[in-house]
Amino acid sequence: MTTSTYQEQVYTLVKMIPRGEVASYGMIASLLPGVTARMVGYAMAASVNEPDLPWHRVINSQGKMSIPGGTERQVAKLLDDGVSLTKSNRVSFKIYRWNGPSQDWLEQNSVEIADFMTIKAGWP
DNA sequence: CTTCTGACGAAAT
DNA sequence: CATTTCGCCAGAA
Repeated sequence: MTTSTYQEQVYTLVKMIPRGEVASYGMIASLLPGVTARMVGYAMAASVNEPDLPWHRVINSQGKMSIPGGTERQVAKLLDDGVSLTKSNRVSFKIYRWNGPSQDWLEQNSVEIADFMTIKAGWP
């Protein structure tokens, strides 16, 4: 749908990230035309009112966390999800990277499989 | 109305 | 590895 704000679309995708997996701001943005990674960050910053939103599963492309005021809470939540960190306190996308949204989401958003594969190929 | 300021990212330097 | 540039939203002052 195109009637919802980009923030709602961001939340919809983030809620699809399963326990034990992580996505980057850029990954979410690449699935939403017109939305940049920075905008995804803005959306997350304003997500305090969004219930059931696994915000901790969204990290930057370097596998690090960008939360101001400390990353302790996020790290704890990730560990609880079963996601372990690297020596340098980073999350390995190679191991925990999200595989993308559901088939339903792709169809509802008119995203062809071929295009999705291309987008996915550019992910960390 | 204008200005400032962030949960980003890729490329260039 | 550290900086800089640019893309260009939303809320506060």
